[in-house]
Amino acid sequence: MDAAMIEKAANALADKNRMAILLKLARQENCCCGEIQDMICLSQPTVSHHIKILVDSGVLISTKEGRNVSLTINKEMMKHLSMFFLQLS
Amino acid sequence: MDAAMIEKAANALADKNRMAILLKLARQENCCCGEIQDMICLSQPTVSHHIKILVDSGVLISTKEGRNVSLTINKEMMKHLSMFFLQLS
DNA sequence: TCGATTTATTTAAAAGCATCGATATATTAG
DNA sequence: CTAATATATCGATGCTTTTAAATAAATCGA
Repeated sequence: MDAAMIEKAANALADKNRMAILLKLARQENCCCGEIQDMICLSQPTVSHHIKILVDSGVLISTKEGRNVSLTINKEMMKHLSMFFLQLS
Repeated sequence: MDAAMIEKAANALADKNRMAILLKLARQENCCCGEIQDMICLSQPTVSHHIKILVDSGVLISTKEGRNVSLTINKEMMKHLSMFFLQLS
């Protein structure tokens, strides 16, 4: 886990809406994009854009299920992030 | 430690130059702004700006020492960040 | 006091990002 | 096949961030 990956994950979480998506998935292990959109007061393309950033950064994992996309937190990434900050504390 | 504080810290680390500053302070416990500037290929005002973001977010602690400003990592913040991600893993 | 050093602030330009409407693609139901 | 549903992509717009030059403020040494 190098600093560039941490930086990219940090960037993904440096937004109130993306943080809200992460926290929703913390409460509810599996969500599809539609459920996330129902929670956030943003247009569908904007939600899709935020989800893409979270997935591309490795914070979330997406798996296509029929016409839905299922999203989960990437727990490995959470472990890496936790370790990174632990080492600085 | 609420999500807004995590988000703010994440924002502070979502930049390659600011990440480099954090990593320098991880290697060298105390730096003044000038030492950081010597390391980064940016103008003095830009470095000052990045340091301000890091301090305002709580990632770094600054203490004035004569004409210098001494910077250190805020280890309490690092612990909070570590715990936050641990709980998501 | 005066000049040098260190850091901060102001201002402005350029680059990047969030957002949405329109549209495209993919999948399922009928 | 067609219509409906779910998600992604494109293009444009306004807002924010990064950056640097100029300048200011604070502190120190001589």
